[in-house]
Amino acid sequence: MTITNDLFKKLTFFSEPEFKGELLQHGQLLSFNKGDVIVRDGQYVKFLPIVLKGAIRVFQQSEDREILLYYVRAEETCTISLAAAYFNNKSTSHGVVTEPTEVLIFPASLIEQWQLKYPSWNRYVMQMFRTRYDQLISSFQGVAFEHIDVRVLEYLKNTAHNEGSKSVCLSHQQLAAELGTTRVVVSRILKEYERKKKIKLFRGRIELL
Amino acid sequence: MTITNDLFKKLTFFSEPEFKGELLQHGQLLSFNKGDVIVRDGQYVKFLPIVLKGAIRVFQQSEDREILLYYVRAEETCTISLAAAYFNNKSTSHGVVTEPTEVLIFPASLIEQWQLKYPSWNRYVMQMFRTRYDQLISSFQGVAFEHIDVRVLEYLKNTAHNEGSKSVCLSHQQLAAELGTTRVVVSRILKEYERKKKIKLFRGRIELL
DNA sequence: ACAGAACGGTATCAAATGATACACAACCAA
DNA sequence: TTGGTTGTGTATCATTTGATACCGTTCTGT
Repeated sequence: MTITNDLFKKLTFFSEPEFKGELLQHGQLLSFNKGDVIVRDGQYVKFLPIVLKGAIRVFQQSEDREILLYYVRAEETCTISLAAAYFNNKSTSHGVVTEPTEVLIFPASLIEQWQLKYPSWNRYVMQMFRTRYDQLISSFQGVAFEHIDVRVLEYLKNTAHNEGSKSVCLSHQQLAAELGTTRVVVSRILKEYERKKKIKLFRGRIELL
Repeated sequence: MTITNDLFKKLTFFSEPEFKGELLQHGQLLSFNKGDVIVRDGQYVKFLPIVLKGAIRVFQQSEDREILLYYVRAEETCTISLAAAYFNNKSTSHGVVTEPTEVLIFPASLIEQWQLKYPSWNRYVMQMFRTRYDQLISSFQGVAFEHIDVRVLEYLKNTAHNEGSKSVCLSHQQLAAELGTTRVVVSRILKEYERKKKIKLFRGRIELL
């Protein structure tokens, strides 16, 4: 896609014509495939990405497990990159592309000056921080207070709802990675929920009843 | 304390004289005592507080347990209040004063317009979001991946270090509340650490060796 | 067509954490 | 001084989650 007004059909958040001009001037379009690593833990962030299409999965990793932080979808940016870029610090998590993805990137040095010049950009930044913070608080609360079986069901319901579907397509291994537990625990819990007639299990897919 | 230039001896972050004037004009000084509730979960935030002196403990609560999010100390604000206030939403956690505290509050409606007018305020807001974000990410990682005994020791070391002391003054019950576990688990773990000569236990106080 | 990889389910055992109870010591307010 | 409260430590048991292993089925790449 050429970097033209098509861009602003995908980025409806920004309103100032001059700002759009600067985005065109300083921005660079990149395409990624599933599996590409966008952000690495411990890495400096020089450019801020805004997703135009597709998704980036942002997560934390320990020696033998990982856990989902959030997904960056169309019109969103990665707040950890934003926070890191703003103060020229390192990222504190990983970001991997989960489906074909198009991204607009621009130098991180522009973040602050744009905040002072363009209210819609400032509002966007605050909105991103706010949304992620709420998501993170919610996840934190789940991990701290809820049993893993409850979290499994909540995840399935939320994901199905967000996709406007009754099914969720992912393996037990993937679900375990999202929630920071092991594949065997997930298989055990899902089988129990199937016995209780809350879900129906297929290979690579889980249907909510 | 009268709201004069004394204020800016405690708020060194802001540099624009005009901004200082607006803080004096719109700000209001309040004092609180230990135990006072500043923020309630589910409550709208109309005013943003900046702590001048003292501390506010911000935490989440479930039916029978709670867990620390962060402490708001001098020159800091509560990011959850900030996020809630900015978009006129409800707070997602509780804030309670832990020692005699002085706070400057001003209407939340001023946050955004000040961001556009005063770079030091904008930088402050971003800094607050960034700091809290990092803290939350770190706490999340601990809860998700680390055993409770490791988290106990980390908490004690961090707290002692932040206070420039070798001791931490708090009960087992309070430590349990900070970490989202039970008093019995904490007593058991601390006793074991004492046996391993990593700490020394006193009533209401824990000394690091 | 076939070998290897991936997925799912179950079994068994261990470790970690939570629940409940109780006893004792230290502290504090009257 | 004293009674009540708070704090601490231990015991016992239950539940939850993790580790390891194994087996059978399905899928995929050559």
